[in-house]
Amino acid sequence: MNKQQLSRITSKAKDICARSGGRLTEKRQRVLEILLLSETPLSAYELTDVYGRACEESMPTMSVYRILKFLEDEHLVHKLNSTNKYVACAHIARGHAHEIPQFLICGKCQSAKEIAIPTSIVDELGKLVDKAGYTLMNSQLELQCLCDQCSVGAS
Amino acid sequence: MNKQQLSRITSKAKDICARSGGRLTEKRQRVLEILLLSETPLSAYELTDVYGRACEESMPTMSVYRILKFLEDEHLVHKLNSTNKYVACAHIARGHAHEIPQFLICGKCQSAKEIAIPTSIVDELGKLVDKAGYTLMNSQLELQCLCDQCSVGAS
DNA sequence: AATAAGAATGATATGTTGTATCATGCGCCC
DNA sequence: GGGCGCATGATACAACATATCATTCTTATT
Repeated sequence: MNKQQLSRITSKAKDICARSGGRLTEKRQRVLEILLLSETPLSAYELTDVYGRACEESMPTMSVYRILKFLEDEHLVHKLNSTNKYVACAHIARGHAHEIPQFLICGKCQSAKEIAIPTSIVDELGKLVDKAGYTLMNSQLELQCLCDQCSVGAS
Repeated sequence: MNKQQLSRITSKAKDICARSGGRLTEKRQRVLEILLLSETPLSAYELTDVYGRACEESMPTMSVYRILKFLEDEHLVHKLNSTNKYVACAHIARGHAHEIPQFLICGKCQSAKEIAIPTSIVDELGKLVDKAGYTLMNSQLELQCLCDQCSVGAS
């Protein structure tokens, strides 16, 4: 991702925050940028480290958690529950449809890809859930995978 | 679950362990029984508490973790990654097919139901994952739901 | 510009989940 | 019954997360 793309996304992110009455402060923006530029999802503590090195000033982890919560509430960041790490939303720039995100997580290089799962599959899951006497509330899937890069070398 | 069902399951569990060269010791069996009888998934620390109260003797949490690892390796217990809690496998008694488990987790009462997801859906997911340049390794789904009990009272 | 209200951040403490490591106990086999 | 290996205990600590009170920064209003 180049600087222009980055600034386009953060500008869009500012709009999104403004619309909901929030403010994308400089620190919040920096945290978001770190996640946007990161190859892999980061834990709150990893983010704290990266922030400290990138910004030449440290931030208490507590603040990182607060900022992550803010960014999650704005749908700019997602939390991967299976790994306790955070990723920037892949859809900030375009439309940002607030769909429920789904993730493919490579078990080897830890990369995570946010994908769209067809409504048909989600609907099928929903029906299945109904039959079991439950109601589907949130279908954020986190699928443990291998990415093609990592598959190549593996046996 | 009555005593007879419980002893049938633990007996089967003993067989399963024996076949792989392991032993379902008394402590391991007690941990498994606690999970079998629990209405909801339990964290390792909750298990430690319940064990202490139920067995009139305490167990270090470290041992609980070790025992959970053993039981997971034997496919007698599953870990819910989204909540960091553990449940007894629902299929110990019958056949115990080593399918990948899927779970419906009630966000209100925390109950978890282990269900079978049709191969067709898993296959569709697999194809989708392939298209995204990944290979599906483990399709344990944990779907956030409301159970019917909890739906009734809710608005 | 002064100021007050509220939002954002810092500082500190603590709770929860999980792993590492070395010591001890216990069962089994010869 | 002596030794070997598996199971468990004890202790320490790492990683993830929240609670709470203090301080600083923004912004609206005068």
